[in-house]
This record gives sequence, C-alpha cells and structure tokens, in this order.
Amino acid sequence: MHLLASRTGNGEILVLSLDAEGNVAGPALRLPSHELPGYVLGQERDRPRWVWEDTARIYPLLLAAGIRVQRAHDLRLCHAILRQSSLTQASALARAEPSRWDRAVAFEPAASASGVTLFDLFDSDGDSAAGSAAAGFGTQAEYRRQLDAVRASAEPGRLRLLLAAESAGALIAAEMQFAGLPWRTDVHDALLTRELGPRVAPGIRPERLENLARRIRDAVGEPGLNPDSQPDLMRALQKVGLKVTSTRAWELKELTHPVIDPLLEYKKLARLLSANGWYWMDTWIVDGRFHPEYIPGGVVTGRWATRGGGALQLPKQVRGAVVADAGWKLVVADAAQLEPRILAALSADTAMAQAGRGTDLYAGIVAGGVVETRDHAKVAMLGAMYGATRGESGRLLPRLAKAFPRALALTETAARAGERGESVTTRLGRSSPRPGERWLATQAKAYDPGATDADERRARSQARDWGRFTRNFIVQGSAAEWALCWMAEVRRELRMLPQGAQGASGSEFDRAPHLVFFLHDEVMVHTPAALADTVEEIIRRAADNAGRHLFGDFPVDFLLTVATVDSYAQAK
DNA sequence: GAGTCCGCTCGG
DNA sequence: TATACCGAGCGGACTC
Repeated sequence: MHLLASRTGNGEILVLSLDAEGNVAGPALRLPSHELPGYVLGQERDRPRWVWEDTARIYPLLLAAGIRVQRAHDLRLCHAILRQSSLTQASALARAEPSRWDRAVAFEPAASASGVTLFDLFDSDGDSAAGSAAAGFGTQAEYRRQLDAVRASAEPGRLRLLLAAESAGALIAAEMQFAGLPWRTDVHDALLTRELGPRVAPGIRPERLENLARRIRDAVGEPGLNPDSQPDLMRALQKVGLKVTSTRAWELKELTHPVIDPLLEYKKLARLLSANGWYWMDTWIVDGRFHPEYIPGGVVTGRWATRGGGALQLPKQVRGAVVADAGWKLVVADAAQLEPRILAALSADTAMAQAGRGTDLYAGIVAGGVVETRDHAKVAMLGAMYGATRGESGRLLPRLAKAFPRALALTETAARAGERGESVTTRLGRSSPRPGERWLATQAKAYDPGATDADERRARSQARDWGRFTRNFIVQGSAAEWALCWMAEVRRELRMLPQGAQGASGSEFDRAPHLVFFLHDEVMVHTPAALADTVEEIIRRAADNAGRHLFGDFPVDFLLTVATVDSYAQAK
C-alpha cells in the first residue's frame, strides 16, 4: 500500500491510497494538518510506503511529534536520480521540460523552531482539484511518471532498489539528526583545556597557543608576526633562509630550523581551536547531543553531504568526547576496503574478489605476490580508482593491471568515457552529470583549425580531469549505494527488535538501539548495553545482505570491522 | 560590511 | 613519501 500525502488548496492534507502503478485505489482522505501525526501512527501498523515530496521537510515534524515511519518514497530525491540516469533517458520524466521537480530545494533548517506547521511543509499542487493534475506537476502525476520511468527502464529491479535505498536514507538522515550523536561536553572541555590551556573568550589566544606564537616570533625575529597569516608567515620563513613554496605542514616537516617545531604544534592546536574548540561545542552540542544536518544525495556521486558542525570531518583528536550514555554502548562498524571490493564486484574480477576473501584485501594482494607490501597494495589500488599517473602509484599500476585485468579495464573504460564527455552509471543506476558548456567549448576549440598548442593542451588536460571524475564516480557511487542498502537494512532490523516497537512509553530513541552516525563506509549505533551483541549481529548480517542485493551471487566479501565501545576513541 | 576566493587541514 | 577522487569549514586577503 502506498499513501501519497500532499497539500490541498484549502488548508488540508490530502492522502491518496495508491496501487503499485500509482493509480488511486481507495477514497481520498482530507485531514486538518494537526491530525496528520495521529493518522500516520494509525496507518503504520500496515507498513505503508509514504509517498511525499521531501522527507527532509516533512519528517522532522513527525519525529518531533513522536512518530517514526517505516517506509517512504522521496519524490524529490528520486526525481533527481531518474532525471539523470542513463537507464531512464527515454522516459517522459527525463524528456520533460524542467519543472519545479528539478529545482534545488533550499529547505529551511529548524522549521520546528519557528512555528511552522506540517501544512506549510507539504507541497501544494493541484491534485486536490480533480483532474487538475492536468498541469502535470502535481505529486501524484510525478509519482506516476517515476513509476513509469522505472518500469520501462532496462533495469527496473536495480532502480527500484536504488530509489528505496535513497528514500530510506532520507528517513535515516532525519532520524539521526533528531536523535543526535551522544557528546560529553565535560570530556570535550577537559580535552581542550589539556591541549590549549584554560578556556578564554572568543578572539583571544589560549595560553598554550600564545606561548607557541611567541616562540615562533622569537625564532624568526619578527615580534609582530601573526602566525595565522599565511602570506606573512611565508615571508618570515623565507627571510630566515627556508626555501618553502607553501606553509603546509608536510612541507615544513622536511625542514630543520628552530621555528619548525613550535610552528607545527601551533598549526595543530590552532586547527583544534578553530574547528572543534569551545565555540564549536557551544554552537553544536545541545543537551549532550551533536545534531548535524545530513544531506542525502548531497554529493554528485550519491554520497551524503552534511551542513553544520563539520560532521564529515570529526577529527580523531576529539572522538573521545563521543561517549555512550550510562548503561548504553556504541557499536561502531566500518566496511574494510569498501571501494576496492566494490570495484571487484562491479567488474566481476574474481581474482580481486578472491584476494579479499575473508581477509584484508590489501594483505590478500600481497599474499598473491602482486606487490611486496600492504602500503604498496593500497597506494596502487587508490591510484587505480582515482586515476594516478605519476609517482609510486603510477609505477605500481601495471602490476595491478596484470593481476586484475577486469577491474582495471573497468576503471579505464569509465575514464575514457569521461574524457569523451559521456556519462557513466553506477551499479544501481545513478549516472554522472554531463560536463558543462565551458567544458564542451574548450574541447570544441581544440578541434578548430586555428587551435593553438595551448588550446590543445588545455582541452587534453581538462578531458583527463573529467575522466578521473567519471573513473572514480562509478566506484564511489556504487560504494555509496552499498552503504545505503547496508544502513537501510540495519535500520529495518533494529526496528524489528521488541524494544523498537512503537507504543511503549518514552521516545524510541531513549529506550531502543538506533543509528546515530554515518560516514560513507561507517555506521554507529547507540544501544542499551544488553543488546550490543544483537546489534553487532544485525550489522554484520546487513552487510552480507547489501552485498547480495547489489551483486547477487558474485562471490565477494564485504568485511566489517566492528567494535562495541563506550567511547568513539576506542573504535579502530 | 558583505560576498568571494585562497590556503590549509580535517574526514572518507 | 606526494600523487590521484569526493567533501566541510575556518581565517585571512581581497573585491565591491
């Protein structure tokens, strides 16, 4: 059963019951918006799939009302996929003129804080006036277009899985933001004080940072130097005879001079203060939880982006502040060498899959005699997936290509397609964007009779850049699909635990295991300690299932590193 | 003063 | 012992 919820012209929510083709299969229901949460809760027993315009706008208000839904279809996210996918290019959806479904939606964060009601967040579209979906841009019309596009595609099964996973991701994103990552400000504050010195007002250097700044100024003989000014620092270093081309830490590390040690230490601590210092803590930690905004589909490849608090870059330095509640545990799992395994499966390279069977894939490559050290195996693999040509990685590539011809052929083919300006497509059907007008113009110019050498060089270099992008796109994008399927399975199974059932007292997030963090190939579940073992099993089973969903019987392992810990710092 | 770009460092 | 892919976000410098 599919229930499509949209806004009517007269202040109500319209709920349509639809069949698998998107046709109306029951009487329409009109509800005042304040009655929607109760209605949704009542319907959840039948596990409907809610069809709505934008999970990120709607779901937070249901969550705030204590309601979780099991399944959804996010029309905005799914439209973006189908619009672009090479598998649906013949569909009416892909051929239509741009409409409101193609607009990037700038949704309001913290809607609940400003008295926004559910009604405001649903789309108003003409579906209510019978037949005036004639405009064709209503939610039901859009849903039917999406179903049609999938049904007529070459790979309906894969696309259905992708759309379901993307939509489940949107639910998870909203739930994780709502629940938050457990964060101990007292631990964080102690850590900052130990590293930087006692807390000071914003704009003032903490004691240890100020001491280091003084040592830097002394060492270069410039009492007024501001070590935060890159140009000034650069000049000062050159004045004392250091031939640097930048002030990056790795370049400074190579040098010997009294200024280097304090400068490297200064950079490390200045970064800690500016990125995750007290100001960050005050801004982002609310009632012991970090609530970053996750943005599913926010990266072209299908990875998630985030906004606020830098959730994609939580430094290892501060992970000690992520601590489970008393009586609870954190189960942290990451997929080991995910992208090479994805590449092996995508290309059906059985030799490469074999190298990772039951073991660290890089170690397996060494064991197979392809290269001498794990580091070499890793550098060579990354080079194959990212398109390295020079250096160590470039030198090792031929050996990799000899051992794993199918895998390397796949990345090469993807790169060549990109160089020609073509798009490439992931396992489940997400396609890369086409290069823009300027790219095409630059290529065209190189073929012009009057083209100069510089024109040709520019065109070649730009083509290779785009080739590296498409080369990486299919691997990174397919890995993102695997991770979405993995996480969706984890969520589904967690909710089937008795403690996950709705209706008991208190918020589900206060009594049952739930996802609290996700980062490309890593998930974290906050769970009552007694259930930690069960959660681990669920996470492992979900990884196996995700592999089967994407790659069927192809014999590739998706190995996990799983740790049940009190603090994130103890994982890995 | 607001907006934008650069350089840098963090994450995968 | 950098290089190649995808990001977020900061402080400073620069532009209008």
